[in-house]
Amino acid sequence: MNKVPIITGITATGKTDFVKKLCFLAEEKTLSRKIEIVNADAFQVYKYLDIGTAKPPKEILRSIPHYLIDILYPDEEYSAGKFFNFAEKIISDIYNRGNFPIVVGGTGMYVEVLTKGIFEGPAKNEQLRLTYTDIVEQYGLYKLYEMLKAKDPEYASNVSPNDKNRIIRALEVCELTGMPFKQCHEKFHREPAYKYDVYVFTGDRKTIYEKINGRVDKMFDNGWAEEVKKLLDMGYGMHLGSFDAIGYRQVASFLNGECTYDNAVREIKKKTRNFAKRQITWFRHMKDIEYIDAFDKNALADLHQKLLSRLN
RNA sequence: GCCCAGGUAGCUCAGUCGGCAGAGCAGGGGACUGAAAAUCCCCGUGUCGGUGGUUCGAUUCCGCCCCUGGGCA
Repeated sequence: MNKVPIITGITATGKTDFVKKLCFLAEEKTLSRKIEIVNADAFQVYKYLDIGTAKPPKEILRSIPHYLIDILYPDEEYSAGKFFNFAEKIISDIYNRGNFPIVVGGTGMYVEVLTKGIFEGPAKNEQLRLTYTDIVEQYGLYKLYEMLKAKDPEYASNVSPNDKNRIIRALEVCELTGMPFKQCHEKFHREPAYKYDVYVFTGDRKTIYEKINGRVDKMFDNGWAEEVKKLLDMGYGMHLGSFDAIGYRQVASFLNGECTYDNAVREIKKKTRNFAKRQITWFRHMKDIEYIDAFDKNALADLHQKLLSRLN
């Protein structure tokens, strides 16, 4: 079976532009299969979070089929699991239509899950998490960590006592299944339905950082602050998961007068750089990927041709 | 030209009553399976401006020089 291409990589390396150009090239050629895009970005799924998530422009979204973009309101929740299930279904539909799916997005974990399969155990459990939150507030995080240690000493020894998110998830799974976390993963592992060619866009660190800094400035020029103001006016705010997207909280605190514009901008650039660094680390441990030098025009052109050749 | 205050990590600075220097920020490395743009772990050698002197030993004290602020002329 043909492999599904995934265009992923470090933030601000031009993945979206690459795909845009690819679609443009494809249109000129009247090929038998059409490209359809599956988004693998954790925050472009949200409506109204456009500028700050570097979503493709509206014209592009209109002219090329895109999935998993603008599918949720900012107070709704998304997850790796939802992504996995949605994405496989969408890819299957695209194939059934005789078209060509391309997965695009920089959320490393989603790419990993899509290509390697997912843990099909219990999903997030709101009830349990509320009790955990209470415990943390009353006794402190260490109490939760102690609980995890009792139920799953092995996993506990591999997670930091400060790593709240992981402690909660592991504890939740242990509690719901009565099994240690890792064992549970083996037992409930679901293999991916497709095979993938993973192209990781990257480049010289300095250049990436410059692109990031420049892009943040551009986002503000394009009205990011107004975008966030609208969100706040609609009643969406800081506490939401969607506001984990870099910059939204910073812009909101600037709008609330809690920090200066300059500080907000500086902080956002820094957070984005730090994020890029984490992405680099993430992709380093992945096997069977192909790195693409995002600042090498020839490399991009080659990949364009390679993908176009598969559309016949 | 004179007076004052400084010149220490990429940046802002602390400090050493003379014993091979340390914070914050920036940065680097790593972990990662239903919150992941999240969450978390680890990492600080730099001619202490230059040069002479005092000293067992100077980044620290003294002299001279250079540079940067600010003030007076």
